[in-house]
Amino acid sequence: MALRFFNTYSRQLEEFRPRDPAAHNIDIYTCGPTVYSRAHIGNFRAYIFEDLLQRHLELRGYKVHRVMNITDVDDKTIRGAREAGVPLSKFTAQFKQAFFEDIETLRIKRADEFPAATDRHYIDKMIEMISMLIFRGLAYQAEDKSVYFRINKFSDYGKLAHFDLTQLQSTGRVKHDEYDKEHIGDFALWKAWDEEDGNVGWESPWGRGRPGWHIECSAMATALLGDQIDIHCGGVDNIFPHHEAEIAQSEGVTGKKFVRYWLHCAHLLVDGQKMSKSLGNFYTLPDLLEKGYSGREIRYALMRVHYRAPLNFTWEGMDEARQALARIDEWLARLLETSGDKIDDKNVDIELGQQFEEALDDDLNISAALGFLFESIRETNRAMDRNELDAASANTWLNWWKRINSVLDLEGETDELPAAVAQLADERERARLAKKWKTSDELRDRIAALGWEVRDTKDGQKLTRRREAQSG
RNA sequence: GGCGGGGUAGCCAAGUGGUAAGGUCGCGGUCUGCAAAACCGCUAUUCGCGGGUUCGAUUCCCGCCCCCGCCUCCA
Repeated sequence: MALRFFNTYSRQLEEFRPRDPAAHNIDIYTCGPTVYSRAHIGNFRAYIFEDLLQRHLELRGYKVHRVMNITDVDDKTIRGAREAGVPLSKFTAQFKQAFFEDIETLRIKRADEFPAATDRHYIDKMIEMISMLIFRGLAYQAEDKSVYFRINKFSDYGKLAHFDLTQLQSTGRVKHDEYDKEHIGDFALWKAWDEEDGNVGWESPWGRGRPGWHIECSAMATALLGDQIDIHCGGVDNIFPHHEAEIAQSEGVTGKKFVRYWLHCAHLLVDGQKMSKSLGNFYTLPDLLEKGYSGREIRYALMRVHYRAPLNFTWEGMDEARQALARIDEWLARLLETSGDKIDDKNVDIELGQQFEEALDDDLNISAALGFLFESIRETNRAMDRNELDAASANTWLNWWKRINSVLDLEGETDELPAAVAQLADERERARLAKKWKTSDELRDRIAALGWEVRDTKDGQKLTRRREAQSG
């Protein structure tokens, strides 16, 4: 089956045809974080979706060039820096660093570039684009000295969000400078400096100011990826106005179709509502790590639901993720044992497990893919229970796992057995040989208290690391 | 009001014009000194509601209800 994705622009599943099918090179632009505070796990749901997308495309033989921007100047970063009494760059640096720590914890592949909005190179590019938009009559400087995009001059404006501009209603979330703008929907390309900006600002043909939010993505995307890009992703809340504005700005300058496929991720909900900073109903990665969950458990929990369906965050869901991963871990450990530890990565059966990859071809249907994985786990476990799986077959399954794990990246870390646990296990071994069951059980409890589970098998004790949540 | 997404078992969730994958939880069993893991069995006569088309609808069509989001800060 061919790769296909749901394109927000057409609101349809479309077969994926990159700009340059022969070269197998794909450009992806993804909207990154605004570094005014630590990102929450709702933000990371989107980044994990993008990670899954990139990894699956790579599995399918594409070379992906991905850019993720860092918004390090806007109202919130300026306010944060002012309140903290530190320079803007110092204020944002801490959250940039936290962001990179978090994506590493979640095993999200790093983009090839992380351009920052305040980079002089991109400020120049933004000024250049705005000048061109003014030259073409698509933008104007208003009384307040800010430069706005003239949406009535761009006939496609509203096509991505499928909005009728005459129907736009103010939600009152943002204050409008209605007296300065020609149309309430005109958005800022360049914001004139005001007192609250302090020493943040850049000189421009329109006076001192700073870029509007939308223009940074147009500038960085075209600067790094060219006038046309294959895939552009983000959360559904970016569809309007952000991505709509990006189309207007980019196409207004280049005259070429900006993006071939727009992919948007649904929200992470908590108690049935969107997780967001403004509602205060959010968790950060350190919040969950403190509760005893690992990065890969969080990765699984955020990845296991199709990206276009809303995902409700619950502690029950976290525990489900933990148990599902433990099942995978046990399976892998058993396969490794059955294969006789003789890993031969040449023994790849490409027919094996096709369903997994075909499910992902279908608009990243991760639930169906995981369903197939777990069915395979049950079948191979059953075969191993009956001693019907030979070493070569076990090896083949391991190689298959290696392949799909290049997409999932869910393999467990192997924890070193602490000396204290090993000693208790030795004691227990002796107690068991003497059939001192009570002592044996007490030692099992003590080992469990140290975070390890002990199981008795035909080949003796097996010790497995077991994390316990600190209770939700 | 406009534009989207969602409603399938206790919870999460896939799916198809032919009678419901998978995960998790719970119960029973095999195994075990007891456990654990694994496996086996049970757990939705039914897919938000009401009509229609059809031999047959959870799937297609029409109408309605509920939840969530966007409508110029937002992943």
